[in-house]
Amino acid sequence: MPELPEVETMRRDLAQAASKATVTHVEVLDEKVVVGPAQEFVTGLTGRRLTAFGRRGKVLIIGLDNDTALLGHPRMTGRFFALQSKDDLTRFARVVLHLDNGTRVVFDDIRRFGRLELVADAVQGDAALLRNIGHDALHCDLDHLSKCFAKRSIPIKVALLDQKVVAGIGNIYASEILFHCGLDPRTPSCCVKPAEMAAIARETERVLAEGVQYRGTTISDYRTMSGGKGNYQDHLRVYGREGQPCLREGCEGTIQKVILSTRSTYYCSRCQRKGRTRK
DNA sequence: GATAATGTTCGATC
DNA sequence: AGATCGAACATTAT
Repeated sequence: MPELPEVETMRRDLAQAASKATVTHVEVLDEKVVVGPAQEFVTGLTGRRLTAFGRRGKVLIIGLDNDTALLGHPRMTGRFFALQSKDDLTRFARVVLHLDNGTRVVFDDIRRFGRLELVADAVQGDAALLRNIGHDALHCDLDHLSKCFAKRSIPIKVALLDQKVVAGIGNIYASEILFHCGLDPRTPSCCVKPAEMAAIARETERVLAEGVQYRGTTISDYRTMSGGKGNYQDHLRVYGREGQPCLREGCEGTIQKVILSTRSTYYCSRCQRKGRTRK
Protein backbone atom coordinates (compact mmCIF):
# COMPACT_ATOMS: atom_id res chain seq x y z
CA MET A 1 0.00 0.00 0.00
CA PRO A 2 2.57 2.56 0.75
CA GLU A 3 3.94 4.89 -1.88
CA LEU A 4 3.25 8.61 -2.07
CA PRO A 5 -0.30 8.37 -3.50
CA GLU A 6 -1.34 5.78 -0.94
CA VAL A 7 0.10 7.75 1.97
CA GLU A 8 -1.50 10.95 0.66
CA THR A 9 -4.82 9.10 0.59
CA MET A 10 -4.29 8.02 4.20
CA ARG A 11 -3.51 11.61 5.10
CA ARG A 12 -6.73 12.90 3.59
CA ASP A 13 -8.85 10.19 5.18
CA LEU A 14 -7.24 10.72 8.57
CA ALA A 15 -7.82 14.45 8.36
CA GLN A 16 -11.45 13.73 7.61
CA ALA A 17 -11.86 11.31 10.51
CA ALA A 18 -9.71 12.90 13.17
CA SER A 19 -9.24 16.59 12.50
CA LYS A 20 -9.37 18.66 15.70
CA ALA A 21 -10.23 15.62 17.81
CA THR A 22 -8.43 15.02 21.07
CA VAL A 23 -6.65 11.81 22.03
CA THR A 24 -8.25 10.47 25.20
CA HIS A 25 -6.40 7.18 25.51
CA VAL A 26 -3.58 5.37 23.72
CA GLU A 27 -3.05 1.61 23.49
CA VAL A 28 0.30 0.32 22.27
CA LEU A 29 -0.41 -3.31 21.39
CA ASP A 30 3.03 -3.89 19.85
CA GLU A 31 5.90 -1.83 21.19
CA LYS A 32 8.02 -2.71 18.21
CA VAL A 33 6.23 -0.24 15.92
CA VAL A 34 6.84 2.70 18.25
CA VAL A 35 10.18 4.51 17.97
CA GLY A 36 11.56 5.07 21.46
CA PRO A 37 10.02 4.14 24.81
CA ALA A 38 6.33 3.22 24.48
CA GLN A 39 5.62 4.88 27.81
CA GLU A 40 6.80 8.28 26.58
CA PHE A 41 4.82 7.77 23.40
CA VAL A 42 1.63 7.16 25.35
CA THR A 43 2.05 10.00 27.83
CA GLY A 44 3.17 12.41 25.12
CA LEU A 45 0.12 11.70 22.99
CA THR A 46 -2.61 11.44 25.61
CA GLY A 47 -4.66 14.61 25.91
CA ARG A 48 -3.29 16.14 22.69
CA ARG A 49 -5.47 17.55 19.96
CA LEU A 50 -4.71 16.62 16.34
CA THR A 51 -4.41 19.93 14.57
CA ALA A 52 -2.66 19.36 11.24
CA PHE A 53 -2.29 16.53 8.77
CA GLY A 54 0.76 16.68 6.55
CA ARG A 55 3.05 14.37 4.65
CA ARG A 56 6.54 14.26 3.24
CA GLY A 57 7.22 11.46 0.81
CA LYS A 58 5.85 8.35 2.47
CA VAL A 59 5.91 9.83 5.97
CA LEU A 60 2.71 11.09 7.59
CA ILE A 61 3.14 14.13 9.81
CA ILE A 62 0.32 14.78 12.26
CA GLY A 63 0.73 18.06 14.10
CA LEU A 64 -0.41 18.21 17.72
CA ASP A 65 -1.60 21.18 19.76
CA ASN A 66 1.52 21.41 21.94
CA ASP A 67 4.04 21.90 19.20
CA THR A 68 4.91 18.23 18.86
CA ALA A 69 4.14 15.91 15.97
CA LEU A 70 3.22 12.30 15.44
CA LEU A 71 5.06 10.76 12.50
CA GLY A 72 3.96 7.58 10.78
CA HIS A 73 5.65 5.43 8.16
CA PRO A 74 3.65 2.44 6.88
CA ARG A 75 6.62 0.75 5.21
CA MET A 76 5.36 -2.39 3.45
CA THR A 77 2.02 -3.26 5.04
CA GLY A 78 1.14 -0.50 7.47
CA ARG A 79 -2.19 1.27 7.21
CA PHE A 80 -4.52 3.44 9.23
CA PHE A 81 -8.13 2.64 10.02
CA ALA A 82 -10.77 4.92 11.46
CA LEU A 83 -13.02 2.60 13.41
CA GLN A 84 -16.46 3.26 14.83
CA SER A 85 -17.36 1.79 18.18
CA LYS A 86 -18.97 -1.32 16.73
CA ASP A 87 -15.95 -2.18 14.57
CA ASP A 88 -13.44 -4.81 15.68
CA LEU A 89 -9.66 -4.59 15.51
CA THR A 90 -7.89 -6.97 13.17
CA ARG A 91 -5.24 -9.21 14.67
CA PHE A 92 -2.65 -6.92 13.07
CA ALA A 93 -3.64 -3.82 15.03
CA ARG A 94 -0.47 -2.36 16.61
CA VAL A 95 -1.47 1.01 18.09
CA VAL A 96 -4.92 2.41 18.90
CA LEU A 97 -5.66 6.11 19.46
CA HIS A 98 -9.01 6.67 21.14
CA LEU A 99 -10.45 10.06 20.18
CA ASP A 100 -13.04 12.20 21.90
CA ASN A 101 -15.18 12.17 18.77
CA GLY A 102 -15.92 8.47 19.24
CA THR A 103 -13.50 7.32 16.56
CA ARG A 104 -10.56 5.03 17.14
CA VAL A 105 -7.60 5.59 14.85
CA VAL A 106 -5.78 2.30 14.46
CA PHE A 107 -2.34 1.71 13.05
CA ASP A 108 -2.54 -1.79 11.60
CA ASP A 109 0.49 -3.55 10.14
CA ILE A 110 0.87 -7.18 9.11
CA ARG A 111 4.64 -7.33 8.75
CA ARG A 112 5.49 -4.94 11.58
CA PHE A 113 7.96 -2.93 9.49
CA GLY A 114 5.93 0.26 9.93
CA ARG A 115 6.80 2.83 12.61
CA LEU A 116 5.16 5.60 14.62
CA GLU A 117 7.28 8.30 16.25
CA LEU A 118 6.47 11.24 18.50
CA VAL A 119 8.79 14.21 18.03
CA ALA A 120 9.12 17.77 19.24
CA ASP A 121 8.36 19.98 16.26
CA ALA A 122 11.61 21.86 16.66
CA VAL A 123 13.64 18.70 16.22
CA GLN A 124 11.72 17.12 13.38
CA GLY A 125 14.98 17.21 11.52
CA ASP A 126 16.37 14.74 14.03
CA ALA A 127 13.39 12.47 13.71
CA ALA A 128 14.35 8.92 12.81
CA LEU A 129 11.51 8.69 10.29
CA LEU A 130 12.53 11.89 8.48
CA ARG A 131 16.23 11.20 8.37
CA ASN A 132 17.34 10.72 4.77
CA ILE A 133 14.05 12.02 3.40
CA GLY A 134 14.43 14.54 0.58
CA HIS A 135 11.88 16.93 -0.87
CA ASP A 136 8.48 15.61 -1.82
CA ALA A 137 8.12 14.01 -5.24
CA LEU A 138 4.93 15.92 -6.08
CA HIS A 139 7.19 18.94 -6.53
CA CYS A 140 10.33 17.82 -8.33
CA ASP A 141 13.36 20.07 -8.48
CA LEU A 142 14.82 19.27 -11.88
CA ASP A 143 18.14 20.85 -11.13
CA HIS A 144 18.53 18.89 -7.93
CA LEU A 145 17.54 15.62 -9.59
CA SER A 146 19.96 16.16 -12.43
CA LYS A 147 22.82 16.81 -10.05
CA CYS A 148 22.10 13.78 -7.88
CA PHE A 149 21.62 11.41 -10.79
CA ALA A 150 24.70 12.63 -12.62
CA LYS A 151 26.88 11.35 -9.77
CA ARG A 152 25.62 7.80 -9.80
CA SER A 153 26.19 4.74 -11.90
CA ILE A 154 23.24 2.73 -10.59
CA PRO A 155 20.23 2.05 -12.85
CA ILE A 156 17.92 5.05 -13.10
CA LYS A 157 15.06 2.98 -11.72
CA VAL A 158 17.07 2.22 -8.58
CA ALA A 159 18.06 5.88 -8.29
CA LEU A 160 14.39 6.93 -8.38
CA LEU A 161 13.79 4.83 -5.27
CA ASP A 162 16.41 6.75 -3.27
CA GLN A 163 14.25 8.69 -0.81
CA LYS A 164 16.89 11.26 0.00
CA VAL A 165 17.09 12.35 -3.60
CA VAL A 166 13.34 12.65 -3.96
CA ALA A 167 10.77 11.31 -1.50
CA GLY A 168 7.70 9.26 -2.27
CA ILE A 169 8.45 7.08 -5.29
CA GLY A 170 8.20 3.35 -4.62
CA ASN A 171 8.55 0.19 -6.61
CA ILE A 172 5.28 0.37 -8.55
CA TYR A 173 5.39 4.01 -9.54
CA ALA A 174 9.10 3.88 -10.44
CA SER A 175 8.35 1.41 -13.23
CA GLU A 176 5.28 3.38 -14.30
CA ILE A 177 7.12 6.70 -14.42
CA LEU A 178 9.90 5.30 -16.59
CA PHE A 179 7.38 3.73 -18.94
CA HIS A 180 5.77 7.12 -19.48
CA CYS A 181 9.24 8.55 -20.12
CA GLY A 182 10.05 5.86 -22.68
CA LEU A 183 13.26 5.20 -20.80
CA ASP A 184 14.88 1.82 -20.08
CA PRO A 185 14.92 1.31 -16.29
CA ARG A 186 18.40 -0.24 -16.50
CA THR A 187 19.93 2.92 -17.96
CA PRO A 188 22.76 4.08 -15.70
CA SER A 189 21.61 7.14 -13.80
CA CYS A 190 24.59 9.16 -15.00
CA CYS A 191 23.75 8.37 -18.67
CA VAL A 192 20.32 9.98 -18.56
CA LYS A 193 20.30 12.95 -20.93
CA PRO A 194 18.99 16.39 -19.92
CA ALA A 195 15.82 16.04 -21.99
CA GLU A 196 15.20 12.68 -20.37
CA MET A 197 15.81 14.13 -16.92
CA ALA A 198 13.19 16.76 -17.64
CA ALA A 199 10.78 14.03 -18.69
CA ILE A 200 11.44 12.14 -15.46
CA ALA A 201 10.71 15.21 -13.33
CA ARG A 202 7.55 15.94 -15.31
CA GLU A 203 6.24 12.37 -15.39
CA THR A 204 7.04 11.80 -11.71
CA GLU A 205 4.78 14.68 -10.76
CA ARG A 206 2.12 13.74 -13.27
CA VAL A 207 1.96 10.01 -12.51
CA LEU A 208 1.98 10.49 -8.74
CA ALA A 209 -0.69 13.19 -8.93
CA GLU A 210 -2.75 10.84 -11.05
CA GLY A 211 -2.21 8.12 -8.46
CA VAL A 212 -3.48 10.50 -5.78
CA GLN A 213 -6.56 11.28 -7.91
CA TYR A 214 -7.38 7.59 -8.04
CA ARG A 215 -6.69 7.24 -4.32
CA GLY A 216 -3.67 5.05 -4.90
CA THR A 217 -3.11 1.51 -6.08
CA THR A 218 -4.72 -1.47 -4.37
CA ILE A 219 -3.14 -4.73 -5.45
CA SER A 220 -4.77 -7.95 -4.22
CA ASP A 221 -7.92 -7.58 -2.20
CA TYR A 222 -7.26 -5.22 0.64
CA ARG A 223 -10.36 -4.24 2.51
CA THR A 224 -11.89 -0.82 2.72
CA MET A 225 -12.10 0.99 6.01
CA SER A 226 -10.85 4.51 6.30
CA GLY A 227 -8.12 4.11 3.71
CA GLY A 228 -10.61 2.76 1.23
CA LYS A 229 -9.26 1.00 -1.78
CA GLY A 230 -7.65 2.81 -4.64
CA ASN A 231 -8.27 2.47 -8.32
CA TYR A 232 -4.92 3.21 -9.89
CA GLN A 233 -4.30 -0.51 -10.38
CA ASP A 234 -6.67 -0.18 -13.35
CA HIS A 235 -4.33 2.40 -14.86
CA LEU A 236 -0.99 0.64 -14.46
CA ARG A 237 0.81 0.28 -17.77
CA VAL A 238 3.64 -2.07 -16.87
CA TYR A 239 3.76 -3.06 -13.20
CA GLY A 240 2.77 -6.71 -12.75
CA ARG A 241 2.11 -7.14 -16.48
CA GLU A 242 5.01 -9.42 -17.42
CA GLY A 243 4.37 -11.20 -20.72
CA GLN A 244 1.35 -9.04 -21.56
CA PRO A 245 1.18 -6.71 -24.56
CA CYS A 246 2.43 -3.16 -24.27
CA LEU A 247 -0.51 -0.78 -23.97
CA ARG A 248 1.12 2.04 -25.91
CA GLU A 249 -0.84 2.66 -29.05
CA GLY A 250 0.81 1.04 -32.03
CA CYS A 251 3.48 -0.73 -29.97
CA GLU A 252 3.70 -4.45 -30.54
CA GLY A 253 6.06 -5.01 -27.61
CA THR A 254 5.67 -7.36 -24.66
CA ILE A 255 6.21 -6.30 -21.05
CA GLN A 256 9.42 -7.69 -19.59
CA LYS A 257 10.36 -8.21 -15.96
CA VAL A 258 13.89 -7.81 -14.62
CA ILE A 259 15.23 -7.71 -11.08
CA LEU A 260 17.13 -4.53 -10.26
CA SER A 261 18.67 -4.31 -6.80
CA THR A 262 16.41 -7.15 -5.61
CA ARG A 263 13.18 -5.44 -6.74
CA SER A 264 10.96 -6.51 -9.61
CA THR A 265 11.04 -4.01 -12.44
CA TYR A 266 8.73 -3.96 -15.46
CA TYR A 267 9.20 -2.31 -18.83
CA CYS A 268 8.46 -2.59 -22.52
CA SER A 269 11.66 -3.45 -24.35
CA ARG A 270 10.18 -2.07 -27.56
CA CYS A 271 9.32 1.46 -26.51
CA GLN A 272 11.59 2.00 -23.49
CA ARG A 273 15.16 2.41 -24.63
CA LYS A 274 18.50 3.42 -23.31
CA GLY A 275 19.45 6.83 -24.60
CA ARG A 276 16.15 7.10 -26.39
CA THR A 277 16.42 10.81 -26.94
CA ARG A 278 20.16 10.65 -27.44
CA LYS A 279 21.26 12.43 -30.50
C1' DG B 1 6.87 -25.93 1.07
C1' DA B 2 8.88 -22.32 -1.84
C1' DT B 3 8.14 -17.72 -3.41
C1' DA B 4 7.08 -12.95 -3.61
C1' DA B 5 5.30 -8.74 -1.54
C1' DT B 6 3.59 -0.96 -2.71
C1' DG B 7 10.26 -0.36 2.24
C1' DT B 8 14.23 0.90 4.75
C1' DT B 9 18.60 0.02 7.10
C1' DC B 10 22.86 -2.04 8.19
C1' DG B 11 27.13 -4.41 7.40
C1' DA B 12 30.51 -5.94 4.13
C1' DT B 13 32.95 -5.03 0.16
C1' DC B 14 34.66 -2.43 -3.39
C1' DA C 1 35.11 8.68 2.35
C1' DG C 2 31.76 7.27 -0.68
C1' DA C 3 29.21 4.01 -3.62
C1' DT C 4 27.03 -0.31 -4.16
C1' DC C 5 25.19 -4.87 -3.05
C1' DG C 6 22.81 -8.14 -0.53
C1' DA C 7 21.02 -9.65 3.74
C1' DA C 8 18.00 -8.66 7.39
C1' DC C 9 13.77 -7.25 9.44
C1' DA C 10 8.50 -10.19 9.95
C1' DT C 11 4.45 -12.09 8.14
C1' DT C 12 0.96 -13.41 4.98
C1' DA C 13 -0.93 -15.07 0.74
C1' DT C 14 -0.50 -17.88 -3.32
